[in-house]
Amino acid sequence: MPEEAPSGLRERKKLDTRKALSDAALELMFERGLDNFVREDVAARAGVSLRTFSNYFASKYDALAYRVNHRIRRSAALLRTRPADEPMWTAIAEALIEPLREDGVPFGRPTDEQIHEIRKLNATPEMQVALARNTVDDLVEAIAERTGTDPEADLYPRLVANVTIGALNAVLNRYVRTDPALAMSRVLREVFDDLSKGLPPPRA
Amino acid sequence: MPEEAPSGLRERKKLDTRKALSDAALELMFERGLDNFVREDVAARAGVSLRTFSNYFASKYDALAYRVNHRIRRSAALLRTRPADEPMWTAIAEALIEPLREDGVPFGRPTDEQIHEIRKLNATPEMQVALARNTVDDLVEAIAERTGTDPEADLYPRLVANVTIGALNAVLNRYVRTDPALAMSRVLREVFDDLSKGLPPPRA
DNA sequence: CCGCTAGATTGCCTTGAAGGCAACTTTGCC
DNA sequence: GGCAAAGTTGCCTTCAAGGCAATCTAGCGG
Repeated sequence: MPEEAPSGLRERKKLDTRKALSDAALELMFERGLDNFVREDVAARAGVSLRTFSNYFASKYDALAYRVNHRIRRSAALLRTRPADEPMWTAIAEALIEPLREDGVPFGRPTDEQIHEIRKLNATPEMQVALARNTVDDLVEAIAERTGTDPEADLYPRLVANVTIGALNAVLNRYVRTDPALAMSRVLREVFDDLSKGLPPPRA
Repeated sequence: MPEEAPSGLRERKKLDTRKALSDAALELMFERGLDNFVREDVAARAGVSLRTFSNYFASKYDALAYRVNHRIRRSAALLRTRPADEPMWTAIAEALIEPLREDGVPFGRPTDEQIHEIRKLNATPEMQVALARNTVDDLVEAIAERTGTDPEADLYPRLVANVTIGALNAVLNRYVRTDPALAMSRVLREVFDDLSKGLPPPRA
């Protein structure tokens, strides 16, 4: 995790390149559509070679997922700082919300075309995997620490982490499927509150 | 979904071919290891051309995931047949367990080499893509039907489906990480029972 | 029973992804 | 200023994805 605390110029430049590649990928997606650009285009826009793109990201989808994944990693870190007496699901919800707020999500109102591309993106299995990669394990660690369980031996922390990611995906999915009118933080708080109650079926 | 009810000989042959390809892929994985065979090998073993393999599966991992995905589809169908007064999480747990039982999972005790290959398989992003494909939506539909919610407008069914898949993944993950001594059905019942209680942290 | 046609299989081909290797360049430190 | 380590790049091979057109076959109507 040399991700945080960029010590020297070397580290900072790597971070810059990674971010530039990720941003370039996002831009290209909105400009041309998800299927109308290749990794080489992304590399060109970020001013590096295709081979260097490969050194940073395993796929186009990894580049597109970078921001979201980075937020989840920060959420895992934040989870460790939540008060110990706070209910677990509340702590998780707040830890997920804070990085969204920091990044200013949602960035104003996206255009219809942007929403359309985001939907397409979220619908691809490749993206869903890219979103889970390298993030679940961080969450597992943080949850294990908080709950005093063993991430290797116990099922519990991995279960909670997977459920958390599943819930987050559902919320993000809904955000792009329906009109993103509701504040995401509010929806997240409701969802994790329901989760703590066992997700009872509505009315019934 | 012409998957079920193979009417004519044509349909049945398609099903047979699909299953033969999937079985061939599994065999080759255990014989040679995940990285030591290509789609052409699978096609050859199943007695069809590579191009035909592509007509059935988008990737090697799709072929490997076929059985698991098929079970989840059957679980979605079973969920619709569970008694309406059964608690939702119980219904979901039982709907997940039944296809496992039908398929005789676990198939006796896997060898250490087999466990090793399964772990490698489950760790690959490509496999996770294949597992995510075409399964969540079936569950969303079934859950929406059962709970009287709208899969498009309501967050609820997608949330429950994603949480369900997350929990299932955690259990499968644990199954291959630790010694698969515990009966999976029992673990699943416990997990979904805990889920109905909001997954309280242990002791604490 | 026979031929007809939709659907299945196949080969060929183009594009793109993944990643090993070695040459070259830059950073950070002595 | 120079040196070692790390980053960047080009080149290459292998594999995946899937369009297209030719061929074959199951299952139907005559």
